[in-house]
Amino acid sequence: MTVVSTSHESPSRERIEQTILAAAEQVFSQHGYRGASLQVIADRAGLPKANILYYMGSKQALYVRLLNRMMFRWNEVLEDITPESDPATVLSDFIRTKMVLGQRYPQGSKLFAAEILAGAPFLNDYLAGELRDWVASRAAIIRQWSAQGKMDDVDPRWLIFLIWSSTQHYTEYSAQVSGILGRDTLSDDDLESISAFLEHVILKGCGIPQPVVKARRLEK
Amino acid sequence: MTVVSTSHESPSRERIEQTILAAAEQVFSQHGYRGASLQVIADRAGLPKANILYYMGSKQALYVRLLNRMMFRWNEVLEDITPESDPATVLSDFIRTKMVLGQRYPQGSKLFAAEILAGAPFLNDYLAGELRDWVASRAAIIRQWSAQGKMDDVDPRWLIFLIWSSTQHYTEYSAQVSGILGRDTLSDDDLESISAFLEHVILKGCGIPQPVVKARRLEK
DNA sequence: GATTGTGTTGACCGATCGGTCAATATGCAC
DNA sequence: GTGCATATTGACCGATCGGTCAACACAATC
Repeated sequence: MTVVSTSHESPSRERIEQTILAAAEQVFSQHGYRGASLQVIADRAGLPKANILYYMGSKQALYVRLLNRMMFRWNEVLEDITPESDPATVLSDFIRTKMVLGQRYPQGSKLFAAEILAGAPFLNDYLAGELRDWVASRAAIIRQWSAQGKMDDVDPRWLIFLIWSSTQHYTEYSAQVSGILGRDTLSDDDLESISAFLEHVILKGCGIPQPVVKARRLEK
Repeated sequence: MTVVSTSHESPSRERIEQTILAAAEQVFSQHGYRGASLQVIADRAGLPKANILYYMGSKQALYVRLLNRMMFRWNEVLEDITPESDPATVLSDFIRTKMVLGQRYPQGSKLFAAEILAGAPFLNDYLAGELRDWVASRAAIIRQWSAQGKMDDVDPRWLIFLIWSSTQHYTEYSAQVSGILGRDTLSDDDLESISAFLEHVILKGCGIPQPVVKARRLEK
């Protein structure tokens, strides 16, 4: 019996691919799909351009691979939500997890933003399929919370969009935020302050009593 | 006495320039500065490429002109704010004006977003200068509101960012919003519903009593 | 009718785009 | 050493990039 492990990847290949992906994520996130060039990506990765094509096949394949990787990273968000859950805990976790993810994957978040700005040519199916179902199922549970009197009767879709937008702002608009605050990066104290603010305003604004635990630490 | 009106612009020239600006705004907003091409802009404007250069000088000049036009459009926002103002009225106006502007100038808003995503290479001075002062002055007034007990003691900068991000989301992420909601555009009812939601959550979240007037109409 | 200022535009420039390919190098099994 | 698969990379392809320019159209002035 012959071993068919064609997918056995040497550790060096794996390392090179990660190098390319990191460089590409940076360039695509700044200039979008059209504005990015393989030459710039290759230079940043310290490899000849032909080498990028050898490992990634094409510009489009590289781009799609980065998009998929970012979608996968967001999978952990808002997974353990049930009609019996405590809205304060769940939404607070939602807000803080989103903030942390934005800080952990700033390039990936910006890549996603650029793709949406361009009209989501590569993500249309995902948005109208998986993500739509994801939102619908969470919205249904939040509506049950409202029906149970756990919170105000707000449209759960707008609430989800509110948390998305307000948290993502600090990664995707980092250039604006930095320019206005006058620093290059947000400190841990800033992030904790922002998270606490969003938690306060959104929970209170939805008529949800604040959770008992407060001022949790943000893990980078 | 000789008339020196060199700046007299024929009506046809004005019309052509507006056509070019509209086409360029669309292309730049989708693909960013680097990703946009003069040929595509020219095709969309129905003019030969050389004609674009004749009227606009260069790609960069055209881009900067679009940015400036958009900055100017945002000038009307949050202008009549004083320590004696009613927070509910002012913030409510802020939210709704931002929503209306986003709907009125979707391409311009996306253009701005793309510029920030790219690291604000053309707007860094504006952000760290004018806009920074703008935020600082508004923040100072909001802090006075808090000191007067008109609202909770929240960080005014985070509050301003919250209103910016949550309103802009519906224009810049329109592709995502449409994909999830399953429609191509937001209806007037949607916009009123979203505005009312943001008004409710943000004002209540900041400890501000809701204004008496409710369910105002959104003017397109 | 000649002159002049304002537009218009096809042709062209060097540079860069994404992508291909052949020549070469490298590592490993036998 | 021989053979073979896997990498590596400079050179090159046609297409497109931003920008220039000269030829030309056209209306107004003298």
